[in-house]
Amino acid sequence: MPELPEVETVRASLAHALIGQRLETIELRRSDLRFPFPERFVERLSGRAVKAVTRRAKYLRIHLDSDEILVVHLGMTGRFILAPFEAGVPIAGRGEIVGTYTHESGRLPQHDHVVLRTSGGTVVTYNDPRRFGYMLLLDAATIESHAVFRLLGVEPLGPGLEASALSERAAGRRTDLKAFLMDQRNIAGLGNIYVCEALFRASLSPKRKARTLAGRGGCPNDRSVRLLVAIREVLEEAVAAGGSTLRDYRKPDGSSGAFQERHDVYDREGERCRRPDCSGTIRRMTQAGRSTFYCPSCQK
DNA sequence: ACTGTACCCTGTAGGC
DNA sequence: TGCCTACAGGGTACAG
Repeated sequence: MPELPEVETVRASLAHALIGQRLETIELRRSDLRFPFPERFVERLSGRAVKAVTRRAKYLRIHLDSDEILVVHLGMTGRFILAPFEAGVPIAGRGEIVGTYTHESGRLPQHDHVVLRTSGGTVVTYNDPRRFGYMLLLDAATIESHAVFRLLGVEPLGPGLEASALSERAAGRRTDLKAFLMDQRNIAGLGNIYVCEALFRASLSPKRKARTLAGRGGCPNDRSVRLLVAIREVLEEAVAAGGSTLRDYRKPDGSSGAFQERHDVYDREGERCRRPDCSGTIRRMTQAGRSTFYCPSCQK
């Protein structure tokens, strides 16, 4: 679910709630998500202060005063929920008393896998029905060489995204442009929604071969420049709107993102193309096992 | 090297 | 109402 704009929105909320606070209690409700939780997870988090909350690609990084970094990937349905702490009411049948975050039924809320309380009085809950998310605890000094970060491509909203970098990586590649952009080693942080939207804005077909982004000798061409501008614009607008809420995604305060209102193609199969000079209809097809939405008449 | 498929897991929507 | 299928913002392990 969450792509760069959604993860960035979560990051900002967590930063506000966590920076300068200590993690006072941690309740772990199961031993694994997609992968097992790190060894001695609760012990290594307990009492730690949060120095910073950053993002790389779709990964959240919570920097602790122990010089370890809690890395969280939200997978498809992972989300954080922030709620004020009200003392004295247990939320679980076992473990520690952390707050009043209870379900109306009186049972544990479904899929709340990690619940922690900060010294600032906030209860932070990680909820993830499909459990495709995961958490790691890594040494700050060596984090960039860890397997999940080492091969990641350029950050699209940072200074590293230039048409030349895109074109060089695309040169000679026979893979579909859609798949090329979904590959986190080429550009980090795009997912199904924003790849579809960026290709539409750049008027490029998702079926086009990636190598057509490169001119002679792997140089940028007008297509790669157009695409780069489109990627930046769509991500910046989506971040400003708090991301896209289609099904599961929520901002940590429980509210929805707004960018889904501005999707030109994603989830608009059968509807009219929004380009004023185009009379096409948005189509859906499958590429690499995922839905691609596009306008066949103006994306070439 | 590169590409496509299956799979991890749960929930929901739509057809019958 | 239920039962069945298809599908979902991600990533990885395979087979070819």
